[in-house]
Amino acid sequence: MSERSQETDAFADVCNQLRNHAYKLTPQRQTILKIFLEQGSGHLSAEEIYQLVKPHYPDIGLATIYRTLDILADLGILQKNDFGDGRSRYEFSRRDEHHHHHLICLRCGSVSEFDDDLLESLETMIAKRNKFKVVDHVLKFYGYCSKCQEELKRDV
Amino acid sequence: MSERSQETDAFADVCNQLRNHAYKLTPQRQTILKIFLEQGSGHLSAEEIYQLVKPHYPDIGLATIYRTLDILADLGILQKNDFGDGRSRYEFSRRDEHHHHHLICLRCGSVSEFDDDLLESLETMIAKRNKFKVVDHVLKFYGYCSKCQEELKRDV
DNA sequence: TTGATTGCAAAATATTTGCACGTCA
DNA sequence: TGACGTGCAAATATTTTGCAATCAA
Repeated sequence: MSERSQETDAFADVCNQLRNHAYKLTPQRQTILKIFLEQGSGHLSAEEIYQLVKPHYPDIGLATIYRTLDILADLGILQKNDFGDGRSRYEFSRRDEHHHHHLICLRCGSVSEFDDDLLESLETMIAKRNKFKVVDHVLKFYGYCSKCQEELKRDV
Repeated sequence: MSERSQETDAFADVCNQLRNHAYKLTPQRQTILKIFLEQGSGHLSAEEIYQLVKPHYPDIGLATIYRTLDILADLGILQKNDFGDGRSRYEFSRRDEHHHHHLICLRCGSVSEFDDDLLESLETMIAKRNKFKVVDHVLKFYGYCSKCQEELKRDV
């Protein structure tokens, strides 16, 4: 199966999810979705999505972007992240994907991803010890990416 | 040693840290610090701190609160947290304390804490595998606290 | 047809900044 | 004394909301 048809499948899949929840399938929502599918693994802010959508749909309003992102995040189609730069950042979260987390570079601000499996045992333990029912977790590592480590070595 | 003198020690300690970094020890800064020492383990927002400080120092401005919190967080005296409610929340971080993380209740918004030690091996692995130099990490579990679990059982 | 959705503008919220004045060291 | 710190008000930045018009189902 080609990459293209995988994308198409994901698109159809999300459209169905919207319909199942009685949300209407407006061209604005479709355009926003396509942006995420094209971007692959970006961490986009509302403003960035707005700029990317505008060429395809010039009349769209920023409020629609926010409202759509809210819905898609509620449905679990997008993951809403906070990387500490004062705005929320969204990424497409494929259903079959492992839960992944982020490595955030304190120097250049780049965000990369890593998978976790090891966290699950910790999660179980926490739940028992604190009588807390865990439904989600967020793990972020702050530090320096390899590129910045090189540059710091060179400059200082 | 009494609780009172422990507090006093911590206060003197922070004052020294400020002096060492050539920051002036203004009454505003001292008042803000005392609030944190009195609060113990609260997760306070700038606005909340403002309200708590005002009775002790009525003329203080909100901007001073923000500026002071910035400095104290930079020095590692306070920990700046984001619990997803749209404002930053600060807590006093005692130097000898284990790194701790948060359990955030999705129903009532309460935040409790837990210690981690197990995360360190994961951190080492991540660093090796991704050539990323980790200097800090944040781990948050979202779910339902025991009180809300009870109430959900009863109501639904 | 009709309730959901949209664009726009205004509002709300949190935080930052410019500046004249005050004060800690 | 003099650089640092402060209060105030205004500016920013992000996100939310009210509303009349529009559109998907």
